[in-house]
Amino acid sequence: MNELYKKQVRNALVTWFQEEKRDLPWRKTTDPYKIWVSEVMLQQTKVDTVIPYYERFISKYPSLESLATAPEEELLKQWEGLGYYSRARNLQAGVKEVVEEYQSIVPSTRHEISKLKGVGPYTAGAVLSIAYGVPEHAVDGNVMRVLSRLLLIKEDIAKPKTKKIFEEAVMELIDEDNPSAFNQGLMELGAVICTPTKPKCLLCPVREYCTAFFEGMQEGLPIKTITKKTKVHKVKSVVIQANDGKILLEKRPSKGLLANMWQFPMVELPTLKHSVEEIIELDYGISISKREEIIAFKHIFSHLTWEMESYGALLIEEKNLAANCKWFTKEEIELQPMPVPVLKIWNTWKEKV
DNA sequence: GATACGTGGTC
DNA sequence: TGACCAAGTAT
Repeated sequence: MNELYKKQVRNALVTWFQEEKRDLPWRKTTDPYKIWVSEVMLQQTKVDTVIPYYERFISKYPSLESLATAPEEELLKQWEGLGYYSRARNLQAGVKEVVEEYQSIVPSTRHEISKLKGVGPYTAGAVLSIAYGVPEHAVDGNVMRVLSRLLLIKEDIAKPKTKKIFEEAVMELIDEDNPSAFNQGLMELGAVICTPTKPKCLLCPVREYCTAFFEGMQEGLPIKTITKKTKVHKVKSVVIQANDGKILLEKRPSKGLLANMWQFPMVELPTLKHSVEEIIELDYGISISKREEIIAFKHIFSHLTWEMESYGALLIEEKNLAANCKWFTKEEIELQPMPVPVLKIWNTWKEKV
């Protein structure tokens, strides 16, 4: 890349961003904490989905200290429906580190900020450039797509190794005077113009500098391999009500899928050797009545699928209740963080009662 | 380096 | 409908 080309590209990009950028809530602040929250929420998540979560989250936790001291269940409830729930726990862990070890000042070097929980190469660069104006790369999927086209980079972006090529390209191209607008401009371009399919090249501010456009290859880039199917898990879940009207909830393990979220007692059926009632008795230490179906549906996660059948049942006898289980009133259940498929069962059950 | 980790929207 | 996508990180 020669100097003139670099200068033209960054000027065109930054100017376009400043004039055309969308009006987003996290663009109204330079508070590193709020930028950080937005960047974590935006990981693998659409802008439109994030907006209401961000607004609610910042209202509830306007400062590092308020988030640092929040109860985990309340925090997860705030995050409910956003997905990738470890982001919430890691964010709080990172925030606690800043409060305790950095006197509540978010670090402003890549070396230090990268030590924080949940802050990877992208988030580090995003917070540094957007909140502090530090010229650091922030390479996400948008940036790789935009630059693969602009510079005709044909490496497979599914390979982790490839990201380095893009980080180096950004460091060459970046506007040292306005790294915030440059990095955001790259992402904004990817989001609204240089889209995965049918890019709007005729509206693109850097079209005249785009090698892929010149070659007519924009639809064929970036190169991305990998695509694996999700495994199907057949699961059955039971909404169990006791005589006093309370309902049984189970807290999921603190690691792995949907960690620390609550659900109705659930069994996976690799075989049909036992009935659901029998497995519930063995696993949860309670006997229940014959069940009525609530709803059956598929829930597709990123790497697996639940084929879910859910039932309502009544408690017959509590013998030796599993330690991770607890009875809740209907009102209390609303306060527990539950994943989307469990909410679906709960909402259907409520309608039917 | 490969895999786990959510959800909702689009074509 | 299934496949793919969206401002990635941890292990």
